[in-house]
Amino acid sequence: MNHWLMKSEPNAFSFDDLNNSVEKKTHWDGVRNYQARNFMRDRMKKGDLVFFYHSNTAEPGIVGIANVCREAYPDHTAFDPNDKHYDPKSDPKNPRWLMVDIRYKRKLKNIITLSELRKYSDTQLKNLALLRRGNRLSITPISAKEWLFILSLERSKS
DNA sequence: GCCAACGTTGGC
DNA sequence: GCCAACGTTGGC
Repeated sequence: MNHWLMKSEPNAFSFDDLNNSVEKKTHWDGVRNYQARNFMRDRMKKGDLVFFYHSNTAEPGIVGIANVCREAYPDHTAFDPNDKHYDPKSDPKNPRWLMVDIRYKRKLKNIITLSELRKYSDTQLKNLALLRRGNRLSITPISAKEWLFILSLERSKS
């Protein structure tokens, strides 16, 4: 099983929005980056665990846990000229963009902020993709060790 | 294939 | 709102 971190701007779609969604799940549409798409296409499996990260907000950080409940399939918003993420180069017969479905699992007891994660950027989290300079990928892999370490921060907040 | 211009991301 | 970092586009 793989682990992931997925970013969302809470103004657009927050973890609470996921919790309030029908069946507590959503399709992760709008990814228009090849590296992120390839992660979904090649490596994201049903049951994979996901840290849900709030970006572009006053206190960026990990707020909850979700899991992948449907593996990659065509992102239909790429075919819709009225959609913000419309891409005329995505042919419905050979879709360029894909999405997965994720389902709400649980909210963390406290947000694990970006600044808290940064405290370990030279030690336990030195390979965390999220912390790499200039990282903008909306979907990044997390190793099993990193996952467990980050989870251990949930209760140890001083 | 190079690279300047441009648009987007996202922390601050 | 600012701006650094990055991916994409398109002229050549």
